[in-house]
Amino acid sequence: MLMEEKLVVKELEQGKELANQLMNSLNNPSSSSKESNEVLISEILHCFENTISMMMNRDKKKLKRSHERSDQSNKKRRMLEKKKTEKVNICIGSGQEGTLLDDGHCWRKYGQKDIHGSKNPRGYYRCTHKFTRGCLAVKQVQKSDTNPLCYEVKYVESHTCDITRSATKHSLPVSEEAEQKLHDAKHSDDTVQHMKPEELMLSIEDLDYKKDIFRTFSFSNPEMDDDFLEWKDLMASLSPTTSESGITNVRVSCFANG
DNA sequence: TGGATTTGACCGAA
DNA sequence: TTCGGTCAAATCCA
Repeated sequence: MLMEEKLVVKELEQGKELANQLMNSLNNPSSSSKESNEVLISEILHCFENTISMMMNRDKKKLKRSHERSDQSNKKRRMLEKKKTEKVNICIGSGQEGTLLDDGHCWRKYGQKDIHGSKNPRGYYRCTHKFTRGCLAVKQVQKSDTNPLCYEVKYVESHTCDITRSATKHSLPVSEEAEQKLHDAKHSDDTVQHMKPEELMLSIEDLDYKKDIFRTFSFSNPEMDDDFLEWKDLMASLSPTTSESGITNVRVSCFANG
């Protein structure tokens, strides 16, 4: 099964789980509120939207790939094709660009370059465990010229270290939880809602890593609003300069573009 | 003080 | 020769 297909299955499973929660809530009206049911319905609809977007994007990529084969003049692309790469776009809703792109792995910045024809420099990151575990994972992060809230991220090679941030000394489980809560609060984010589906992408690795977190959080939690406010306070207190401090409004679920 | 980031230099591909 | 990618010394920061 392809990674994209796995994502679709995951999304559908999530929708099924949410539907079950909604059914339980409806069977026990005394233990649930109208608001929590609305949240569940909203999440279920979002699961379907994501699934449709994934399938649509998959078809687009097939067309794109066939077109790329005939374009022999693109040196840049040819260089990247030498390695196993995966390109994703990530959009954020606030300006804390330094905190985004936390995909659960530990990255260390090793360079930055001004790219010819691009307004914004490209940052080069390698896995923290490159030398200790020989992990060859590398990613390139560049702010989109057209949309300052969007970042183009290229993943080159995949992690072989099998170590996520939660397993390191910089473990920030609270941040991950907060990140997930942000995911839950996505419908309140007007900025992201206005983005095109193509812009709302996240890496497959990222979703694989988050799947457990996603399932452990209860959407019907009546205290969600309070938690979300706490989370916002937490994010506001995080340093924007560290790559491991969590993600801002990367709420989007999504599909890989690789 | 050790780890992370910055940034100019260097290298290879086209 | 140009440009993208990487290296490594300098610097920053908790």
